[in-house]
Amino acid sequence: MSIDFAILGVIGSRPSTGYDIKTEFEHTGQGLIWGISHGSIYTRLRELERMGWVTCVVDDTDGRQKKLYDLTPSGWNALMNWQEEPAEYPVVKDDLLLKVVYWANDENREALVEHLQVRKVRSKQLLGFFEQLPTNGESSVGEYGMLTIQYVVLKLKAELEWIELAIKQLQGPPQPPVQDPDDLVAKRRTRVQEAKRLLRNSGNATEGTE
Amino acid sequence: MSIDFAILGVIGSRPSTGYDIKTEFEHTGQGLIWGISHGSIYTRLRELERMGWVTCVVDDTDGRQKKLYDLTPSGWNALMNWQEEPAEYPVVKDDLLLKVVYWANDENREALVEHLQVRKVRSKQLLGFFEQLPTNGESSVGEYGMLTIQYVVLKLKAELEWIELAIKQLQGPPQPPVQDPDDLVAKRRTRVQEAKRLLRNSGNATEGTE
DNA sequence: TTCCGCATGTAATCTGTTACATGATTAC
DNA sequence: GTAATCATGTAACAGATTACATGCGGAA
Repeated sequence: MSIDFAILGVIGSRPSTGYDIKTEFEHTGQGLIWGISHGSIYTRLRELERMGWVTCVVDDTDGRQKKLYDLTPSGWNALMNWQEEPAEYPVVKDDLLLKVVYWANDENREALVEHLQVRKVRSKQLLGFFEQLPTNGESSVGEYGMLTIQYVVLKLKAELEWIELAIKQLQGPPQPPVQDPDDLVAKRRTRVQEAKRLLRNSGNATEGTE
Repeated sequence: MSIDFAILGVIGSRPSTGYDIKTEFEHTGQGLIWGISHGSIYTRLRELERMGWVTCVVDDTDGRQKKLYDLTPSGWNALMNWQEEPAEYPVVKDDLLLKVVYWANDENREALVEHLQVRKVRSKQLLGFFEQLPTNGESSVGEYGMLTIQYVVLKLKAELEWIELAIKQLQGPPQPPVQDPDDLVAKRRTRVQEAKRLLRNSGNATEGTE
């Protein structure tokens, strides 16, 4: 349920509305660390209030009505207790990587290169964002926030380095397997070829272009 | 639904049983790229069969009965079509990072250092695993698999580099904010102190140690 | 004979998303 | 006046986990 602690963390940084939290997870780049859709935020916020971890004050000062949430002492306590508990090792769940590992179409390496190019653009953009964050005069960047930024920057640089390397290789011809004791890679290639042949002969069984 | 394509990808590498897929996502290190609990695998496998993307052959050769799944031509087609579709930019969802960004307890930096140390051990271990993979004489490592390994290795090295840096800093005294135009960091510190004081005075409202 | 690894499954539940739904305020 | 942004909410659903449940075969 770290979604709750993500919310608690944001509110801890500054008392916030549901909308503030939502935008924090979208724009601020925190979205890279954790993502929540706004549907959940309001639901969780009410639950957190019920648990006595946050309080809600209806704020009407600037015309528009909004609900400002802040942490209660036991909310702070819960947050800090959670922070002291050991962290799970993360699973990456990166679609791009999943596509790469099991890439099946040796005849269409360009599509893979294209994916990498798209990723490169976005990652470069994020890198730029995080590099300017600590000195943009706007954002609040404490010591721990700065450490996080450093992590993200290092990770993005490593990724970009890899993308260059991968694109360069994929623009060349397909390479033989690095290691293939049971000839799985070779066997797979013939299985793919056979499947393609069958698809060509029978029109498209289910979907899309070949 | 990339869970389906993760499964399809594994089966594409070699015809597999549900159990094979499960272990593939646990041991083989693919678990770093994508994770599925075995409960889902069997359910999805039947669904994929219903969709005509995989076929199932009951294999009884080695005494124990097992269901071997393989891709159908339209399964290959679906896999390759999915691979050619653009990949979503991933959200990291790393508990450790979430703990770091919103770390609230300046008086207990050692707990954070401990988290980092644990992460370091595990990441080093994984790094070792991936570095030996391409030459261990056992694993099947094709060109695309090798690219993935290179990605993981670079990423782990970057992470370890960061961990060193972070531990070193956290073993020193708390640092002032890098940038704090609205004094949010300072304000937060006093809010935390106040919450701690209230908790001490009233016993523990909800849970655990302070 | 007992435990571990192989092997498969189901049902309840949880967690979070999507889409729907509303409305005020501000800037153009 | 109208579009964008601020602001909050709900209900249906998708996606996946957990716990429960079973049973064979081989090793010690």
